[in-house]
Amino acid sequence: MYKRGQQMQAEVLGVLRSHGVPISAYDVLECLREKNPRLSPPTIYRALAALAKRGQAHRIESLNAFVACQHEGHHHASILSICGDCGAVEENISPDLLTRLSSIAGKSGFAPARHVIEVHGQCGSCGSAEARA
Amino acid sequence: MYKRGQQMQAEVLGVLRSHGVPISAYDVLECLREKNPRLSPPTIYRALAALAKRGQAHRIESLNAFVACQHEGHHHASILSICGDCGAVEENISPDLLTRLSSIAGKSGFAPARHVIEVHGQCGSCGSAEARA
DNA sequence: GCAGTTTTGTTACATTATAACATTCCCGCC
DNA sequence: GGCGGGAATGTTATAATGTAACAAAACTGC
Repeated sequence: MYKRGQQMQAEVLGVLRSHGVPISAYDVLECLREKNPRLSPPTIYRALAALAKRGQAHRIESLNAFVACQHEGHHHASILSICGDCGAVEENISPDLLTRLSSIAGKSGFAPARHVIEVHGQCGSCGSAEARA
Repeated sequence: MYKRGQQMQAEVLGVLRSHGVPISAYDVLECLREKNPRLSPPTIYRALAALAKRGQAHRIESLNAFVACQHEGHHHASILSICGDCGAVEENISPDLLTRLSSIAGKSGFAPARHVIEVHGQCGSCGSAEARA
């Protein structure tokens, strides 16, 4: 059995980090079941929720998948650029853009609390690989 | 039976419009089943995909729900502000913000193709309602 | 140790989404 | 008219994602 505290979260974060690209909660589950076959979805979702809350992982809403945070420690929403070819995710931070976004959303009295900014496209590597072909 | 062409899409769009707030594909399905009990999920998902492609409806990724477009005819990605209290969605367009977002995402050669911008928070009405209470 | 709290386990199920193939309809053409 | 090709829809089945609700176990502070 696992130890308590944030042990499970650490395990889950480890899986996310070892993959690099976004993976589903069920992929995480499958990985950890190799060590502990009795794990079930709620455990994974709880760990993922805790990690996301602490900013150590991000949920990618448009993929229903999760990825380890690349900029540990920041407390701003990230801009996630997702390559449709290789799946790689790049994380950018722009307080300026967030401010603008909040002000646009807030024009009619809306009070922003959480920002979801995801950009789908093709990453540099895949783009140049394609150009060479 | 339904007529062909874009009849089904029109039906689905009608349901979205009559609700105003985002609803799930299965909510749409349930509504249309009142008239045609034999409808099934793929039909609805296909209509929703077509509507989204033509910009007449938006998929809200962070809710797994759909809403009619408020700015028919624009061809820019929208900024969707979603009230967590009443569910209302407000749609804003900012080519300027999109440009900035693309340039941030594109810094390392990433080529943006689709933008997902969703802001969760509290709308003006719900905010002032709460203030009065 | 013991009570209270939090984390995790467990069971069961709800919700969201799609694959794969059959059928029906439209449209243009002969 | 009828026929053939393509597109939309129907149909069946299942996959994938997510959560409610309660039980059990482990830590915390006393």
